[in-house]
Amino acid sequence: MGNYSEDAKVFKALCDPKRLAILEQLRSGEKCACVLQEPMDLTQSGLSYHMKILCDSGIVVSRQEGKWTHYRLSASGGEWAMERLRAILTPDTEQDNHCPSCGR
Amino acid sequence: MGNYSEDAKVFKALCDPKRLAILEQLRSGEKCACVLQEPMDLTQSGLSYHMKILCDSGIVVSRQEGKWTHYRLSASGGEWAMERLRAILTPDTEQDNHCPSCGR
DNA sequence: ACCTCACATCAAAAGTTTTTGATGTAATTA
DNA sequence: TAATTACATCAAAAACTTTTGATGTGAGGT
Repeated sequence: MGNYSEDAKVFKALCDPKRLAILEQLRSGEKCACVLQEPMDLTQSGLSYHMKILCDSGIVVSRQEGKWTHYRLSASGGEWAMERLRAILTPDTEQDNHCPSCGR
Repeated sequence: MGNYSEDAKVFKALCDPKRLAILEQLRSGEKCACVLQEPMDLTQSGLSYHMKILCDSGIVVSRQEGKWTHYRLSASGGEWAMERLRAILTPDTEQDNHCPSCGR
């Protein structure tokens, strides 16, 4: 059995309703931390905590501009997450209940 | 902002390494609880706990046969999870930093 | 009818994540 | 240079998840 902790890290980033609401905000483009925080029921340090989890998972990237931090969705991070999900949930037809000699 | 708790439920099912290892076992076809438990570091009630989370999320379905419970990946549950992930991680180009009149 | 097997459920304990409020830091602004 | 702004980090508390061991349930077997 493989290294599921790396996959678990990506899905962990996705399994909190507040982080999903942050991702929803980022779908419409790059936002700085203060803009992301405003509509949410989160303190400043609470937002920072969630942004770190999103960035560590690879699905969000950040960019500094002066004293602002801007966050945006990572296209490659998203593609990787989708590929991992597909791999995990797709049956492995190679060995799926078939007789090894006749294939039925 | 929408109902992220339903989406969070699916990703919560995916964010535990033991549940990912269970899903890996199910990729090769339907298995009963005792078969799933054997290669894993899990008690009987521990496996039962995780199977309930996987079934509640919709990505696994169960089938009773006498005293055995058989589990398998749900094709429709998996497709729904992939579609939700795609929706969450795909930028919304409709309102993505473009001028509403000229589109640039 | 009684026993066993396969699993579900429960409650308490252990472990983990999230929130909170305080403090730290680096980049502006006055 | 001092104050302020925009965040990150930290430690403790609160909330949640997972594990554990005991008990419950329903299907077979004897």
